[in-house]
Amino acid sequence: MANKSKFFDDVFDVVRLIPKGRITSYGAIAKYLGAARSSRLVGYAMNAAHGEVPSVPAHRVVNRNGLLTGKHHFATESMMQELLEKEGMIIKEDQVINFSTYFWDPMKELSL
DNA sequence: AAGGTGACAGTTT
DNA sequence: TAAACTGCCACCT
Repeated sequence: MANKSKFFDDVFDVVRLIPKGRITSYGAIAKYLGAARSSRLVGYAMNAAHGEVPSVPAHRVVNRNGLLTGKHHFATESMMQELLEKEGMIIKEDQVINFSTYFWDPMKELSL
């Protein structure tokens, strides 16, 4: 429908730009959008990412601690972890190992 | 129209 | 050091 929701649409766009095998944080996306203080809105946007097309790789978005906070929102809790492992990273206790290594900063990559 | 919500983040105790 | 609280701002009912 004609729901603009610039914020959501913008968030989806950035998330879809995340390269495979990389992950980013809600705050990084929010900051890239100029709403560093709206990190929660990014997570909220992901809430509407379900069923969106093209598919939104929400599994590539984790919190600042590299913790799979939103795994519970997927079809299955283990889906997010499996998807990330499929991308070549390792998850332990719902936390991404070497999170800093896989971290993808839109501000740096897209603004480069 | 107003209030409440939330997949975060930063600061303080 | 770790744990807990507040602030935040757009979306939803």
